[in-house]
This record gives sequence, C-alpha cells and structure tokens, in this order.
Amino acid sequence: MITITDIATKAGVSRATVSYVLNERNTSVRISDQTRHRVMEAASDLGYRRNELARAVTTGKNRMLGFWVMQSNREPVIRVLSGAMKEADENEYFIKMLGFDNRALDSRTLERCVEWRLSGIIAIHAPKSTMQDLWPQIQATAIPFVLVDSQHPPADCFHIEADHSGGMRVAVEHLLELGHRRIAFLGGESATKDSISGAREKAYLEAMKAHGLERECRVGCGDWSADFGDWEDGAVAGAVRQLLDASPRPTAIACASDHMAMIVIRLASERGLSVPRDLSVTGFDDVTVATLYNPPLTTVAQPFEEIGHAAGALFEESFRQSKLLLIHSMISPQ
Amino acid sequence: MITITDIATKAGVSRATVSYVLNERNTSVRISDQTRHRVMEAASDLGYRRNELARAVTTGKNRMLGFWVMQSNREPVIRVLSGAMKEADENEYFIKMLGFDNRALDSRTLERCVEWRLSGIIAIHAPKSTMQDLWPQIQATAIPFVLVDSQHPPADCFHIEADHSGGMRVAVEHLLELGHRRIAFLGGESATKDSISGAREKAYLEAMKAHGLERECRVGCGDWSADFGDWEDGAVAGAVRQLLDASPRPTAIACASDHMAMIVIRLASERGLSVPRDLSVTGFDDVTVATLYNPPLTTVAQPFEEIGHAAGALFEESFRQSKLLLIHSMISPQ
DNA sequence: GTGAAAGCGCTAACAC
DNA sequence: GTGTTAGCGCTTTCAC
Repeated sequence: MITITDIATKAGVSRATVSYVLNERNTSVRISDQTRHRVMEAASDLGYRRNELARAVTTGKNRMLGFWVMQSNREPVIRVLSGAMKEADENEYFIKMLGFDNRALDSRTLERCVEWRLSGIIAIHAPKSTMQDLWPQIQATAIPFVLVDSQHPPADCFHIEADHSGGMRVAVEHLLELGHRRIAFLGGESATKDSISGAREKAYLEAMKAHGLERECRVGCGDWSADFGDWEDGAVAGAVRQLLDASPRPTAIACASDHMAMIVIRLASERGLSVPRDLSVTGFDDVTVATLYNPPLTTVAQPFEEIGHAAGALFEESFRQSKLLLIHSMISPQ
Repeated sequence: MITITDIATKAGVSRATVSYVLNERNTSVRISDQTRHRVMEAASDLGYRRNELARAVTTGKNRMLGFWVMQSNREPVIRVLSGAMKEADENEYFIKMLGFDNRALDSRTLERCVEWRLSGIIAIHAPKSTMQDLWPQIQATAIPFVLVDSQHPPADCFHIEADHSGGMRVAVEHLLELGHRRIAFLGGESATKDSISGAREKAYLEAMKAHGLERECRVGCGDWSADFGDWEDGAVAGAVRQLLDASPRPTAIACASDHMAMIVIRLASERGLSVPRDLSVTGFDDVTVATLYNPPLTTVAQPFEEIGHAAGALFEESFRQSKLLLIHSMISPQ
C-alpha cells in the first residue's frame, strides 16, 4: 500500500506537507500551488488511498455510527436503516451493523462499540428488559445513543418514533367518516400501556370518546412480537375470533399493525364476511404489500425512512433537539 | 481513554508485557501468572477498553466486511443481511453498510472500501450495468468480493444464489400434481435469459417439456425491478391481464416472485375468478406475508438467511470454494 | 510556505 | 519471563 511517505519522497517534500495538501486544511498554513500540484500528481500517479484507520487513530474520531437491531421487524428495520444510511452518507459517516435480535441484552456488543470508538449508536425496537439492564452501561460509555421506536425508552434517552397517537386518530376518524360506529381496536399487549401498541390503543379510545362513542369501544389483545409462521394458533388470531364472534359484531376494526389487519381479513374471509362490505379494516405501517393485498389495505403509513434520516441527523446536530422526536404519520386509504 | 501505557504504569511492567497478556498470545513468550494477574487487574480497575482502530492499523487487518445493497429489495435484503451478520458475529467480524440503491454504480464507495482496509465485500442484487462498469475496479482493489443473487455475475466473480431452477421445477411439478396442464409463467424481462427471472423461466420451460407440455407453455413478461406503488398501471399488471384474457385461459400461473403472484391474485379476483378454485398460483421467495395473504400463497421459499450465512462464511474459508454456490430452495404449499 | 519532530495507541522482533 | 526498541500510517505543533 502506498503511504504519504511514498508521496513525499516522490514529490520531494516532507510528509507533513503531503498531509496538508491532502486534507485541504484552511489554516494559516498555505501551500504554494506548485507544491500542491506536485503532491496531488504524485498521489494520483502512485494510486494512493488514504488509510482511514490510521487517521481515526490519530484524530481520535471515528466517523462511524452503530446500528443495533434488537428485534428484527423486517421491513421497518430495513427502511429505517435505509433512511439512516442516506443521512450518514451525506456526511461521510459509515454505518456499522451491531447485531440482530440474537444479540439482544448484550453488554459485549456495547464493549465493542467502545473498542471501535464509535461516534454514535442507533438502536431500533429495543425491548423493555434490555434497556433496563443496559441503560446504565450505555450511559457509562458516553457514546451518543438514539432509540428508535422503542417500547419503553428511559426518560433521559433520545428517542424517535412515529406519531402513533396522531396516526391512530386519523385511522379512527377515517372509519367514522365512512359511517362506522361499532369500531373495535386490535393491538398488542394491553397490560403495559407505555408500549407502542398501548399508545395507539390510547389514541383509539380517546378518538372514540371524542365522538361520544366510548360505549362502543372494544379492544382485542394479540401479541405484539408475534412470529407469523403459525399465526392461526396465535394470540392475535384468538383475539380476532373473539371480536368477530361478538354480538353485535363490530363493523370496523382498527389494527395496530398491517400484519394484524391481514389476519383480520383472512379470518373474516373464512367466516364468509366480505371486506370492506361487511367489515372495514385499517392497518398501521404501510408495508410494501399493503397495496398488493387482497383486498388492498387501508393503512396508516409510518415514515420509516424519515425516522432513520432523523436518527442519523441527530448526531450531526450534536443532540441539540429535545429528547423525543415525533415523526408525522399519514393515512393511505385504498 | 485508558491506554496500555496506563496499565503498564499501574502494574509496573512494560507496555509490551501488557500487550502480550491482553492478547493471550501462545508464542514461546510466556508470562508468569503473577504478572498476568497484576496486568489483568490493573486493566479492569482502570476500565481499559482496547482501541481496535489502532490495532487494525498496526496489524494491517481490519475484521470488517462491507455489505453493499445495490437494489433494495426490502425483505430479502434484510434477511440476507441477518444471515451474514450471524456468521460475521461468530467470527468477531463486523459488517459495515456500504449504501443502498442510490449509490449504485459508484466508484467512490469502492474507494472508501480501500480507505478503510475492508477485508471483504458482499454485494447484493447488483444490476448488470453496475457490474460491467465496476468489476475491473473491484478486481483492482484486490478486496475479496462476493456477489449475492446478481442478475449477471462476471465469470470470475464469486457468486451465491438460491437454486432458482430447482425451485421453479418444484413449483411446476407441484402444479402438475394438482392436475394442471395449461400452466403459464410470469416473469421479469424475457429478453435477457441470463437473469434470475430468466433462469426461473428456463426451468419452467424445461419442466413443462419434460412432461410433454411444451405446447401449453405461455410466458408473461413483467418488470423485474418494478416498484409496487402504482402496480395497476405497470408492466406486470399488463402481462397478467394478457394471460387472464387468453383463451383458453391458463388454469395455473407460476410466478417468478411473491409480489407478482399477489398481483395475479388481485387481478384474478377483480375478474371474479376464485383462487385456487378457478386459478392456481405459485409465488417465489416466501416473504413474511405469503402465509398471511388472502388466500395464502403457495410459494417457493428462498433461503435468504442461509445465503447470507454462506456469503459471510466464504471469507472465513479463504475462498476455497467453487465460484458459484447454489443454496437449495423449498416449496411451502398452503 | 515548508519541514523536523513528537505523538496517537498498539504490535512484534529481538535482546537481556 | 520481561523489557527495549522500532514501527504501523497519519496528524499537528512549532520552528525556520
């Protein structure tokens, strides 16, 4: 590998001069155009490639952000990552993957972040238990840390999430406009109201109440972190069956995720109910297949790319923003 | 930050000794248990964290793999990445994201790989044009390079992909077993037969021929890299309409992807056809929602995680395998 | 404007 | 067994 020493020799200058030219520093120190030109030419002749590792060692700064996926929720994760990448790219940062769910609750990963002198960490979908255990250690590293869409963020932790409440309110209002009154909600764990699903549930209840429909509220409780391999025997399916068997049956169900909405549609179809004729359903997320689904899914779009972008930007702006950043959600009706 | 010098001072030994102890080198050089213990204790007392950057500089080796997404096909990408991560993790490698589709055809990215002294690159879904332009430059870097599921891999480039032919054959045979004879195929670009879609198409034609059904073959040609936002006006939808309008109408359509299969089902439903009663459909990929689709999708599972795992493993095994690695696909009927 | 020299934190011959 | 010393490739202070 070619080093600055090689360039210095070839251009007949010192290594320091080469360093100056290569970094285009605008200090008081100025290099003559002639020298600059000679150096640049030598560098390109030799096919020089700067060693960023050595550079990071001497400067003590590593333009590298860690991306930690604690529970891999496939499409959302890749879309947030994509948004963060875009932002990182613009600022010549890199993103280093810190691991998927198998590495949850792992202080070794945190150690490695320190060892590599990362300049920031973005963690997505951190479960409550992990954060409780890890948060003190995270703070001890002094590495800037941003949580994305976490269920239970520590109070003093930076946190970005979609506007879950606003999104669910829009969904409920959409159903109300269609004339529905018996609107049910299908969410994740009902016990813990400080979760994402809980936030959506709360928004549903409030929206219903705002229209004097609190007596029509029905809440089905599935399983937020469900694997959909054998969903027919799962908690979500059970909750849906309960809602569909109720009498009077709800005429609409607002779901906390697109996947749940799909399960509702599937089970409704099996019962001979036609969506949307006999039952209206709304999802939440706007995954790729929402528009391909049969029938197409009305859903609240989560701005995943924007969330990722915001997460990356937070590092650039030196964390000057407030602790919680809400990104607006939109409904995409079909 | 604590350095080995600090530890050396505190333990009353030289920096070299500290380095030996910390790296557990099993050379002829042995350290007394007493000294080792003193060093370890000093290290943990001081909260020492090794500086991996400095280490990489001196050793000249950076245990870091680049992951380059050239066309982001959401779910497959994250699943391959997940598999690669797992493998990398086991060997204490890290994965660095090199950019999403916006950065395709980018020699700057390649330069940055050299600057960071990456020890390998995994590139997924590289389009033909990019590889044609970039391959000479890639070779010039001398960085080990693995292509995943690329449409047109250069001959001397490492390449991993699912067993597209085997998978499609299984799909066609599945339909034959159900009694179908007029089985059509829906794929991507038909002109270029060296693409992934082309491989599947070829396997379809061969399977049909093997059963003496070459005269029943019908091939619909959509658009492989379609965005599904406005699919109703897209090439895929056009091809599907042609197939459905043909007379006699095919009784089954084997599709080159799950998304295409979903479009078939949607358009068939709109025409009042019932799947699978009036029309059988098979997909390819087995994305999460295949099982949630309405009706559930029979599809050929691509082993994305395994593919990622294999890609990561290739670097460990010093590229001793053959240039092309096929990962077996399975059908998951519904 | 340019270069000498010290330093970043770590590793690895080689001597004691 | 342990320490001395040189070196990795780069940056930066400070004389000239």
